[in-house]
Amino acid sequence: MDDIDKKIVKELQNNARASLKNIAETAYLSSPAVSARIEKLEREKIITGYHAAVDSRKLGYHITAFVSLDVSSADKIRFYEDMESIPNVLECNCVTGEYSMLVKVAFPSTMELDLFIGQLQKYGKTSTQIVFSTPVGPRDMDVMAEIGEKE
Amino acid sequence: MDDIDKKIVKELQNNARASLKNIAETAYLSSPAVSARIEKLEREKIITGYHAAVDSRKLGYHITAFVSLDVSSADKIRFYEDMESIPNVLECNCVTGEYSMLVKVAFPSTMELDLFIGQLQKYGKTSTQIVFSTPVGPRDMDVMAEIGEKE
DNA sequence: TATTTTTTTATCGATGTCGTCCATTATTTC
DNA sequence: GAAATAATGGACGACATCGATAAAAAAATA
Repeated sequence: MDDIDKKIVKELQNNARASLKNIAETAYLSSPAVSARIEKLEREKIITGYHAAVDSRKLGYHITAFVSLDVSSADKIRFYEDMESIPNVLECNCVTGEYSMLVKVAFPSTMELDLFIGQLQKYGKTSTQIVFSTPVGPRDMDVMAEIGEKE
Repeated sequence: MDDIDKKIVKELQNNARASLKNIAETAYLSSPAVSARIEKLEREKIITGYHAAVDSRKLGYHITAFVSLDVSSADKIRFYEDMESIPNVLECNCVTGEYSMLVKVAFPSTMELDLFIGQLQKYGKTSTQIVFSTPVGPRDMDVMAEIGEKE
């Protein structure tokens, strides 16, 4: 993971559909070289995938929320399977603090969100924060930053 | 946004670097037709971008956290600019509840996270949840789901 | 409702660009 | 200095794009 790799990753973060030729130009490299480096980054699982970002509102998901809830260790495996199976769950994090889980979800309306939260009650008490707006991000991590002790 | 568009978006969510030819095959369409549809989806800002997903750990970001904090309306604009300028801020949400903001961040270690939280104190009281693990996601929204009243 | 007109959206074939492969050369690394 | 790794350049094949055309859908008129 040298500076050239970082430049390539940054380019792919900005535009995952960029052509090898274009990436090669910005990285001052030939396209076969870029191709080989990208394959290596994928093999090493530094790059884990390429995703189109979509406007959730325009897809009908008007409500985004973070649901905190307390899940006992015994229930966690079942809970994870549950979260995995519900497509509205965008992210499910195990966290420190009063609530053990923090789940990001998207629903068409508060009605569906309410139904979802109802389903969660069996696992423990919940606390929900509905998103008004997202002034920053979601955005990609800074690859170029100087960080000591990688991996 | 018909079923063909949905199929195309789904494909680009799974693999944003897929060739037009491949997308065309899965959508039972010609590549120029797919190209035109993708351009339209981009023009309408349904697709907002294409991003490479990277393993944060392998980039040296070992600590991910959600920081809640209370920011007064008067300070918000300044706060947003602040969050925008810090690359470690992956997501900054304005939410309901006791804390007005929910910020997702990534840092190399708890030390840098602590420094960041220190910087935030001037805006109001904070509460931090460090992520142990992310059993689900981050993943893409379900485009194929049947939702009434889009846009 | 039927028919025409307009608009939209598709396909096809041609052209130019792009990605990939191979052989060779350069650069590291030990 | 030898071995391994990584880059380049040219050739080939695949792919994306463009223009022309045709089909389908939508809108308008009778």
